[in-house]
Amino acid sequence: MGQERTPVTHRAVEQVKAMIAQGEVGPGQRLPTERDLAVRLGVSRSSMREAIRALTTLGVLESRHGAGVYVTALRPSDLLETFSVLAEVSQGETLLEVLQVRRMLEPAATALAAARATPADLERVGDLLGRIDGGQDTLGTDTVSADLGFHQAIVASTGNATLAAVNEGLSSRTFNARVWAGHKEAGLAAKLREDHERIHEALTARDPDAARAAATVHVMRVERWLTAEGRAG
Amino acid sequence: MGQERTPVTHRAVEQVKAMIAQGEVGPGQRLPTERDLAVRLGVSRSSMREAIRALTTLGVLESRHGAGVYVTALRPSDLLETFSVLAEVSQGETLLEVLQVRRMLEPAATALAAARATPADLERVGDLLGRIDGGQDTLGTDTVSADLGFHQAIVASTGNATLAAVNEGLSSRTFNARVWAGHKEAGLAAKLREDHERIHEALTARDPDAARAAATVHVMRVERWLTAEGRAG
DNA sequence: GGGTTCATATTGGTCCGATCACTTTCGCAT
DNA sequence: ATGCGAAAGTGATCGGACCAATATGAACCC
Repeated sequence: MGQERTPVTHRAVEQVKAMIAQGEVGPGQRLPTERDLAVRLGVSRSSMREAIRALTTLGVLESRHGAGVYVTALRPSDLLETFSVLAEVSQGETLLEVLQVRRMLEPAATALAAARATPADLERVGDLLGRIDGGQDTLGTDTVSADLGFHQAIVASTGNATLAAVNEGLSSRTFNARVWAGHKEAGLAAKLREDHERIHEALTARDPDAARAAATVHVMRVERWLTAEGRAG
Repeated sequence: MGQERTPVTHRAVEQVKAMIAQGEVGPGQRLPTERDLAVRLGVSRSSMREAIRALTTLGVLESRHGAGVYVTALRPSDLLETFSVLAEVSQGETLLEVLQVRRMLEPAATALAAARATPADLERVGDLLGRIDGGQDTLGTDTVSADLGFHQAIVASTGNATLAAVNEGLSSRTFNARVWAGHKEAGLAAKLREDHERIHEALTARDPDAARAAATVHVMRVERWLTAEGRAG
């Protein structure tokens, strides 16, 4: 009679989730031993480990060898860590879609940052801006890292951790590296610098509208480059 | 001497990822059996299973009991399935942050939908709109489902699957249920209906600006309600 | 010959017990 | 009291066994 047949591991996952939802264990706290949990939930240790592995992958739990299993802080950045897989794996069509989403988020986020950023935030953004063009001929990982950091610092300045985590998930290191390489070839690195400086100026001027416009131009430039590039993976 | 010590399971995960990245196995294709994979990667079957569990959780692999392990289609919806955990677990501050992100995405998405939606899309959106107010006193799961479906149908009309997946991840069924209950109490269900109708009208009129404005009003109404509510979990 | 049925092989799911590796704790000697 | 080393605690890995769901193919009936 229509009785559901749920895998043991899945049940274990749900029960651990329930333990957290009901406050039995809070963020940062330690769970019982794998062995104890297995007994308590009535499953084998192997299955319990797979359940823990799943929750670890989701960013809900964290295993420390020799120490124990802990609940993460459950911050957005913890839960959205898996998110980056999308940007990593995506190619062609999906990559364009990702950029389209960023074109919706970054302008709004940059505008918000212009209004909310603290002086410390602005200083950090300025530092990273300088580092992007620092070793301009080397094109080591420094340039790419600084570029990623620049945008992430801006989004972080909004004070919205969820927004920052989502945006970070949409930004792929490997993709950014390709863009920089491409711009280097096309000699458009200067254009990128202009974009960045314009964004930075808008932020320091605390001008949300200008910030929004500058961010839009920047994302669209990258988007256009990708379409022209042949959108290969 | 600084030699890295990476867990066996982690290595297995990376190697399977590499197999996919190098095109050895493509989307929808079947992988070797767990036992074969374990031998090939030089790990025990237990560890291999944990690696597969991790990739399954990420939405990269899919295990079919008795059949085998398959690579998913790797669509954005596959990879972002885990995303919903955020909206499920979030409370208080984070819930506000989530709504703030939606306030950036939905207006832009709705505007885009106004320009791109096919007649079939619009019909579907209209159907769901009718179903929201259908059983207006019952407030069963139907109303909540229709509400969620209404917004998802709109976002899906943009033709951007990534955008749809991200937005869906930011929409929590349980949260929506709370909002509806709350509005019922406050007698503001009528306001919600107004919002929805305004959005629908803008879409059928293919008016991006009106659509953007209507969506903004709607999200902000929910956001304001949450702030007034006391933001408890 | 075509279709159905059922035994069998294949394959993922679960369980058990043992051992290794890392961390923490505690007792002992200084 | 302090530092150090042994021991206990705990996750990580391994190997094998058996169960459950699916796929395969042979036998059978019409």
